[in-house]
Parts: sequence; structure tokens; C-alpha cells
Amino acid sequence: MSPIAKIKTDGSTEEKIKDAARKLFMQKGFEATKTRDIANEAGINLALLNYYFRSKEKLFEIIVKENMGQFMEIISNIVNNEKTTIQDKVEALVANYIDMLTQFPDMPLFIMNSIKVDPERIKIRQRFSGSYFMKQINEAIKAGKIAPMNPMNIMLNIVGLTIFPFVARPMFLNKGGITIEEFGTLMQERKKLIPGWIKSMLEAKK
Amino acid sequence: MSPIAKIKTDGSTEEKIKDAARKLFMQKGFEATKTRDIANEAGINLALLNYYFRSKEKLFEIIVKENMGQFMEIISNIVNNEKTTIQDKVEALVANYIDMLTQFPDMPLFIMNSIKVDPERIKIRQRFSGSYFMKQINEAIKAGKIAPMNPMNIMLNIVGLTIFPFVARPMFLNKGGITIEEFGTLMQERKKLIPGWIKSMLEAKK
DNA sequence: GTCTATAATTCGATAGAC
DNA sequence: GTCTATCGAATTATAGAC
Repeated sequence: MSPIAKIKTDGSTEEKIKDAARKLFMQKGFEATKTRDIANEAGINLALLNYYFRSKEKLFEIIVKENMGQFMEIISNIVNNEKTTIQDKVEALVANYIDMLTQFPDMPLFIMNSIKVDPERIKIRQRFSGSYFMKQINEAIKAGKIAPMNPMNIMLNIVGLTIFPFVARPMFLNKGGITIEEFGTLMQERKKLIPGWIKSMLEAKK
Repeated sequence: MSPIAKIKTDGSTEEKIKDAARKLFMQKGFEATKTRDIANEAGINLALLNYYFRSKEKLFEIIVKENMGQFMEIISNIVNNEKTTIQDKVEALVANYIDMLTQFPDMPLFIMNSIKVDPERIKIRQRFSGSYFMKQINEAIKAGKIAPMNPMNIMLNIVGLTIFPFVARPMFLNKGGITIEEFGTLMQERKKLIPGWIKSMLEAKK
């Protein structure tokens, strides 16, 4: 089981600290999260944080790496499946991301910020470009089955349509906006709509 | 002229501080930006920051407000024009955003983070939902001219397709990725592509 | 492993001279 | 208006007892 998916922990002190850190880092970012907050949230003593993780920075690196791993794992499995069609993969990507982000809505902004601070941290792009999915796309373009375009657009559109609403989520939930439940419903609707939109994009003749 | 568009300043100390603050806050966020960094960047003394702006927080609020203003101004003018069609508005929104973000690529992440910390800061959503644009959309849906759907999806798709690449930009520019120039070219291509994609979305029958 | 107490540093802000 | 010097609070990290 991937680290972030495990809500219930084994109750060890180390896990308690990591869970608290994950929650707070995602909510407020690295700088705004204080070691004291993490200790309080975890219900442990401040000194234990350094005992287990040596420093706030090291703890942060661990959390980031685990989140990245979660993100990449989803992508890799779907994108390198040689038995599914392009459209199957789009549906799977969209559905999996929306399900994960519904559970951890702060993740996209957290990851984007982490990448900005240290761009070497992640290789999502490479994960896409070297994939079987991209091979399928390129062949389909060559065969004239989908509109000719820079394949990066396809990746940007799938990910953008899926993830952006979660990045913009705080904008919707403020006073006078929609409720968390309504937002969730909208995302479930989009789970079905996005693949159709992508399909019509791929088919569009210019 | 809107504040953020003015790169060349009048050279006053106040402007020098604001320019330095704008640059650093956008690059690194509020917490990670130190008042000493701002003073250095501006080439002035640390004490002057407080002399002009009283506190780091107040300075930040000013920068955020100016950026938000820039964003909203673009939207409002386009979205409330009663003489243009839906498709005209989509083209104008996409083109204006891409041009602005090409100049200030850090802005989306900065604004998203600012909204997350204080969701009351911005009313982009209301700007959309009360607009003439939305009236046109709703009428077109009623008339059966575009596919029936929650209009929020249309807004999310326009903004998501346009802005998301800039949020994800750091991911593309790292080692082994594409150059800044190639990214710029890709965005210019998207300026032409996105309106077509939106069009086919609106027309798609389910 | 866990705690208390504290060292060491950083940072925002201000006092006061010019 | 601008600078130097410094205060005071907050924060990370550690020493040392249990």
C-alpha cells in the first residue's frame, strides 16, 4: 500500500509524526508549518521530531517523496498498459486522479509548489513521454486517426481539465460559493464528461 | 496602467520596494520571502520597508491586491461586453490570459496560494457567474444551441486549459525538459487551439 | 524512547542619529 | 527620508535527565 493511502496507521510514533506532518505541510506549506504544530498535531513532544527525522527539512523531503510516488504510481500503471486503448487510458487517468484528489484535495497545489522549489523532484513529464500511451498517440496521429498536434497538448489537457479544479478549489468554497458536497458532485460529473471532451479534441479537424 | 504591467518604475523608493517584493513574493511566497531579501533586492535599507509599509504583512496585502486587480480587470472587461459572441469571449479570454501569463508565469500559483490562505481575497468566480457571458451561456443552453451542462464546467475548462500549463510550468522546464522558448511557442499554439476545443465541447451531444 | 529545559539562530520591527 | 544598531519574539535543534 502506498504511504499516503494509509489513513489508519500502525500507531507508531514515527507514523504519527509523519501523518501530522503530511496534513500540515499540505495545508500550509513548508515555511508556514512550524515544528511545534506538527508535534502538537501528532500529540508528541517536540524533541521527538528531531529524534526520528533529524530536521524539519528531512521530514519534509520524506513527505514530498511519498506524495510524488503516489502520483507517479497511478500514472505509470495506467499509461504503460499495452492492452488498453487510448480512450481507456484517458478514462482511467481521469477517474483515478479525481478519486485520489477528492480524498486529498490539497495535494495538487502542494506538489506544484514543491516542484517549483525543486524542479528535479519529479519526473511526471518523462513518465508520460516515454510511455506506451505516447507511442499509441503518435501512431494514431501518423495513421490520421487523431488530429495532428504536439502530443504535449494532449497530456496538458487531460491533466489540466482533471487537476485544475482542485487547484482552484479554494476559490469555489468561499463564502457565497458552493459547498464541499456540491464541489464533490461536480467532480464526479466531470469524471464522466472529461473523457468525452478529450475524445472530441482528438477528433477535431482543424 | 495597471500596477503589475508597469515594469519600469518611477524610481522612487516606495516603488523599488514594491517591485522587489512583487518579484520575491511571487517567486517564493509570503513565508519564504524575508524582509531582508526584499531590502537587498530593492537596494535599500531594511528599516525603510517598515517606514513605507509598516509591516511585511501590509506590503504583501498591497502586492496581492494589485495582482488580483490585474486578473479581474481582464476578466470583467471581456466577460461583460454585450456586443461580442460567446466564441469571441472565449478567444479574448484565452488570448489575454496567455499573453499576461507569458509575461508573469509565476502569477497563477501565487494567486492560488493566496486564495487558499485567505479565500475572501478574490471574487473571480462571482465575476464570472454574474456576468453577461453567463447569461449568454444559459440562454444558449435553453435554446438547445449548446450541450446542456453545469455552466461551471465551461468556466473551469476555459480557465483550466489556459492557466494550468503555467501552474505546471516548472515541471516542463527542468533538466531534460523543454526550453523557455519552446514553452512559449507551445503556449502561442494553444492560444489558437483552445477556443476550438471549447467550441467542440459546447457542441458535443451526450 | 520520551521528556524538560535551553542553546543558537533567524527574523520582523523599532529607536534614535543624521 | 535614510541609515546603524539592536531589541524581542519566534523557531529549529539539541543536551541531558529519566
